[in-house]
Amino acid sequence: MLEVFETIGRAISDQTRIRILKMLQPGELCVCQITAILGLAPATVSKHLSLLKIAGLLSQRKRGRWVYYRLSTQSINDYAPNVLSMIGGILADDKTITEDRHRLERVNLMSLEELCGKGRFVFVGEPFDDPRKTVSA
Amino acid sequence: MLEVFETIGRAISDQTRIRILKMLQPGELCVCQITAILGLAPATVSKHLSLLKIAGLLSQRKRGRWVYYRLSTQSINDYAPNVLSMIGGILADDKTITEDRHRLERVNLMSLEELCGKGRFVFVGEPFDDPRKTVSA
DNA sequence: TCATTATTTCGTCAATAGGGGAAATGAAAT
DNA sequence: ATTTCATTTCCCCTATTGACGAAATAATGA
Repeated sequence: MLEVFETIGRAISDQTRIRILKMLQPGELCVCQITAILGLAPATVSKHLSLLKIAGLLSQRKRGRWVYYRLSTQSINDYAPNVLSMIGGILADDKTITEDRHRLERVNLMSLEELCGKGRFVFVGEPFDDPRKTVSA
Repeated sequence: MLEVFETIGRAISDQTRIRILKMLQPGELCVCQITAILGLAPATVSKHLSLLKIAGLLSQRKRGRWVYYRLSTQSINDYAPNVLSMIGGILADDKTITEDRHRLERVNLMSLEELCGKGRFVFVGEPFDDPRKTVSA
């Protein structure tokens, strides 16, 4: 039990993973959408998602070529619901979280084909400037 | 804000620190009492306590030669109370936590002079057997 | 069947964290 | 003032973590 709660503590002990939990609040997203919002390598994002899933905070759904993650409703452990509801009620006015929300809005306007296809999409300029643009690698 | 919450996540992402939070639920303890219950080196315990204090989960009180730590009532940040109340309500029947509580009962029967004085006190045998006995180093 | 492609796994690297011993600190008592 | 001693700080060691590129998976589409 202590180990289980420690796993949850580990899961929320990283800014990137908290950002993921917050951006999934409105609803599920596929990995490439989350990757675009975070501006990190797919491998890195996948690892974070895996940790959150192991902690019982996220659940997974495969649809076509894409894998969707969402906040887990019925969790595999007793602590996850408490943690999720707590996180759900905070950080709404944090700078990074609001920026993520704006990027999420833009992501939602794009089809998965144009977002995930032909190279990795990253928001050019604010707030992280990445050498990769919208063009393919 | 995100950094602050990350700090709290970090603080509760370690079994030892969760044990400390749980053993402080009944009331304050001095460092040597906590050290005796955990069976770890004073330097290690001090570092854990420092992290918990920085996270706003613990507060400090110096009395004589001893330093007492307690769960912080009015915290320096908004998230600590939520986290503390959550942790307060869980893990009561965890094996390690109940063992700690039994050791706490024994610690409470001893004066600080006999507990902290003459070498480091460690509970011999169950559940961790440490080469050091009650005798001095 | 074979090519495409979103995601995951693997291997590697630098940075961080937990553990403890030894020395420093600071407060009380002689 | 000096000694005592609980606690903290400093350093070192090992283990873990976060990040990435490259290779492996898996599932669709031609």
